[in-house]
Amino acid sequence: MARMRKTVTIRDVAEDAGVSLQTVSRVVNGGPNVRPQLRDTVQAAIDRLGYVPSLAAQRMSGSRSYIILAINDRERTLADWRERRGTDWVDQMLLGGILTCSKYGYRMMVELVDTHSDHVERELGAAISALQPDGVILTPPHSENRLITTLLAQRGIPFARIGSNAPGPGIPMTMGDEGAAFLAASRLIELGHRAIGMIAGPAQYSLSGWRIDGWRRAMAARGLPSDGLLEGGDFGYESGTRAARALLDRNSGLTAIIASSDQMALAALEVARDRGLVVPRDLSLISFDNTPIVRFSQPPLTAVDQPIAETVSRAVEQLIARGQESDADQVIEVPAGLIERSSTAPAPAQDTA
Amino acid sequence: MARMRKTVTIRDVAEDAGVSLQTVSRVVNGGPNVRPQLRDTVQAAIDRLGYVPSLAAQRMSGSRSYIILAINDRERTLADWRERRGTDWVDQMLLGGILTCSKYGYRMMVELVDTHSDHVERELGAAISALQPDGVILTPPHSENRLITTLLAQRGIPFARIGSNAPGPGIPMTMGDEGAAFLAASRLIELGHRAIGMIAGPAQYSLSGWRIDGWRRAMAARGLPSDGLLEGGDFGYESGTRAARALLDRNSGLTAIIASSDQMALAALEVARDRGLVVPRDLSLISFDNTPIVRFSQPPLTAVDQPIAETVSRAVEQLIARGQESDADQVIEVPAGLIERSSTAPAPAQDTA
DNA sequence: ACCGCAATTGTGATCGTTCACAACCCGTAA
DNA sequence: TTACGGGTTGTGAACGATCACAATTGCGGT
Repeated sequence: MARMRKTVTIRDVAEDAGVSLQTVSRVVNGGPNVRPQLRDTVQAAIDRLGYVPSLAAQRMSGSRSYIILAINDRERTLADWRERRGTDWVDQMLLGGILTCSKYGYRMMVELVDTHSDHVERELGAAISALQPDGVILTPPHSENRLITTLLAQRGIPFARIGSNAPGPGIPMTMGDEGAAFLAASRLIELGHRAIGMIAGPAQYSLSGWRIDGWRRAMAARGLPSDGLLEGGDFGYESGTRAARALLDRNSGLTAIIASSDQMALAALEVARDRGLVVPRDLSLISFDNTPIVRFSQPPLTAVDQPIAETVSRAVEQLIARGQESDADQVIEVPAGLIERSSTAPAPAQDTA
Repeated sequence: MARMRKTVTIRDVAEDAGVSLQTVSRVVNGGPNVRPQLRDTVQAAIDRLGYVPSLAAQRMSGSRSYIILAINDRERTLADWRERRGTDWVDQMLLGGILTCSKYGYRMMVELVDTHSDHVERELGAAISALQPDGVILTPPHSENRLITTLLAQRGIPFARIGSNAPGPGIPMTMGDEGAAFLAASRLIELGHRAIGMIAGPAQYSLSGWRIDGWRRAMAARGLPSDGLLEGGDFGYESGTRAARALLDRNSGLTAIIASSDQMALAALEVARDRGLVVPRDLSLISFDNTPIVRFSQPPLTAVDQPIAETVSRAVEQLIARGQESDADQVIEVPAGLIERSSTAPAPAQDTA
């Protein structure tokens, strides 16, 4: 039955409208120097036949591929996914990217790349060769991977580095992690907390350091010490459990914790519950990321909202705008906000001092 | 600085290996009739130069595009996303699809399509014309949209209908919703529950009906009535609140609720809490979907685990396997499982009978 | 009436790959 | 020796669009 209707090509439109291929091409691409009347005629033919240019053909002839490639870390993504944590980044990147791409006639493709160095070059190289994207968006921890940035720079592909403010090729973009951590800590201090623990992310992520910096700065600004109040984690739940325990064991007076991921914050919540601490009465909690899971915990968590979608969206626009120029090393910052829910409250009355 | 290294093409490989383009092509595609020794020579050249065929060029000449297109509902996806509910389907689809695609040298692309009928044909048509995918995966509620299935059938593009078992073109696939609902209800009955409420999904989703059917069948099997125990929702949180209230208002003896989405189940949990009901002591709760959010609620919810990733993965394999043949109307079922957590418990002792 | 220039439209080459088919090689059977 | 045939390799056309450039048109100024 299925008549297998042949694809409509630019040639069909040209014949239908009685003009040359080039003219149709100009109309499609909004090129200059086409008589308005003729433009209308051609456009009518396009609409009538339902012509849409073939991405593949466009890529073959022109310079652009109309594809933006978003790179995520495979290991972390898959681990999160298999264990049914939220895949924080992926869906937000994807949706933020898709919307903005489609606004400009582009398409977004997601690639998962292995962290291990030998694979990186091969996998990313293969993806780039196959897709020949017009731009690439790097997310942590790949944003500062020299192999990757060098590879992209060599091939002359514009790219954005999300979560990196280092100099070098590519557009650096951040979500104001230092400021957000400062904000979170300041808010807790404002609520009367003095001993505020920090569960940091892994060191390979620059943003882990920035968040520590922001927290330290807020503490120092009020003359509060931060010794013994820092614990490391890997963003995952288990590491959050360990870190929260260590923090509570070591600091009897601890009344608040900032966690560098939602998972770790939820783990801290669980640890608190186990120890008979009521959140937020006995312990205040602020997490980073603000993925959907923190809305439905008991209590819902106050969280630093990472504007991932917005950042990716901005990245896409930057990449589309700059053809090849990768000059302006201006860091683009899309600041995070603090969403107050019910895991933060005034510090409990102190016994002394 | 950036030397703008030119892309490696099949011609470069051919010259390097001293053979014709066609021979390289055969080696790349594992074609037959190439002397093993020559094959090795060519392969060595490919590896040395880091050649990867251009997707665009492959599409231009050959018949395949190596692209699988996954269609999601735009409105629901975006609404969920903007309101920071989890985007249930998208990330699981994407990841399940990406992995399987990459196993076969394919790539997956996600497209958000408007529900409203006039747009559907245009948007999907445009995406198909531009991408010319080798296969399309339809998710509810598009799976049974006549305009869409007809369009795809006309163009001769193989496609899978997830969440649809209707006859017609395309490969029907389900996640055993009827059986899963039956299982969930049976489990509750086994725990001693007699009045088990059902919060269903919107009628435009076939799976809403199947879940009702399964629940009804389980009730009927034990001679339990299901009148007045059914409420409709739209999968969203607010609708869950309304439905749960209605259910509890109407049935004083209600001891369990099955909700057709995680969001609605969490809403029911909240309603129960408001009314002083302790879950699971006073009210047992089972949700559908098993997205990450239900692991961190208090208590964590027992949930029907929708194997979305697995289903999409199967779909991809089917689509890649069948070139054009869309014969076998055999429904492919990837059954859902029940993940028991802490929102289910034996029914409270009844006052009478 | 003529020239020049800009705006408009058309032409042929080109991108990187696969397809269909032709050409070649070599061993075996007549 | 010749012819056949299967396995192997090469050749030219084709896919659908854009690019660079050539051809045409129209209009104002002299």
